[in-house]
Amino acid sequence: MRTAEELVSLLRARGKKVTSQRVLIYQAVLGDRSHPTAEQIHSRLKDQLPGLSLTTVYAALSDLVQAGELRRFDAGDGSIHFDPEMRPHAELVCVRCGRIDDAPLEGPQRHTPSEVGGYRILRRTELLHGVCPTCQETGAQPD
Amino acid sequence: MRTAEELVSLLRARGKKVTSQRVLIYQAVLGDRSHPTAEQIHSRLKDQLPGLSLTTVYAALSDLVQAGELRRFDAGDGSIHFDPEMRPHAELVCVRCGRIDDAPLEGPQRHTPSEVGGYRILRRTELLHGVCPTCQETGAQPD
DNA sequence: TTCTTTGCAAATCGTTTGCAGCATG
DNA sequence: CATGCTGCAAACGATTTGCAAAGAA
Repeated sequence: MRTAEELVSLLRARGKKVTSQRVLIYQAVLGDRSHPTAEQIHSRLKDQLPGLSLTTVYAALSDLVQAGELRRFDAGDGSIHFDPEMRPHAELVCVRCGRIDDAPLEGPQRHTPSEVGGYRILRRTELLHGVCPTCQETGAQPD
Repeated sequence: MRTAEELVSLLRARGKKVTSQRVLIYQAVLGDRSHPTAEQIHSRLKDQLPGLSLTTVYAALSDLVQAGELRRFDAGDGSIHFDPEMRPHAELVCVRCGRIDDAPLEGPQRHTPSEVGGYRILRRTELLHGVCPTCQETGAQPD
């Protein structure tokens, strides 16, 4: 995760104002590997910033996405998650409990081609839906 | 695409009732490679079935998804699209015009591993966001 | 006749927007 | 002091749900 100093530089570099809300939101999401939603970030910060609005969380996260510091993706069911890991990788999504893990790409998959089918490729998202280790043990029943 | 007879068998096999709405919806989506949304299917059928409700389209498409005859995915911006191609492949999404094409997977990518990071893998979705050939020519400006 | 499907309207749910007041630079 | 940020409330848009009427088996 990033240091508080880097976060502040990040803000200044983009001509943004440094507010306590942003610093806390940025720290929260850049240090979180659990692929939180905006809602989760928000409720996690409620203690430190009781008046924090969801609107503000969305704004701050969008800033990071635009700055290329954060990845935003749909888990497949419409829920939007954020991931500070910017290197190419796949997301493992548990269809039972909703848990999400990162998975490294192997071999040739590591490189995202710059051109496919005439398209100039900008980014790549790979989702693997399945059952996580915990849910397999728990023996949760299929849909 | 499938024949009308196959569609009817599909319905009967699942204990469903054969209605004109379903047959038309099934034909429409199973023969469409343009990755339509429910809305698009609906408006496309308005001529043949003036009273057709969006609700019914959603229901019929969900049936097909559950039956494993149709793939449902989020283009990355929250819009839900349907694709009758069930073999593993990537989706090319144009960030300018929204056009979507299928892209074959190459080499080792063709096989979806059955286990990754302890997860038992059920399905895989690969999205490639970029600029389609047409939009590159048109010289549409970046965001 | 029985049970499912249809279609309307209303309800959801996560996200975005409009705007007035406040804080940062 | 000028601009951008915050937070409230309202707006949104795609999908889902409740329910009564219509249709298939």
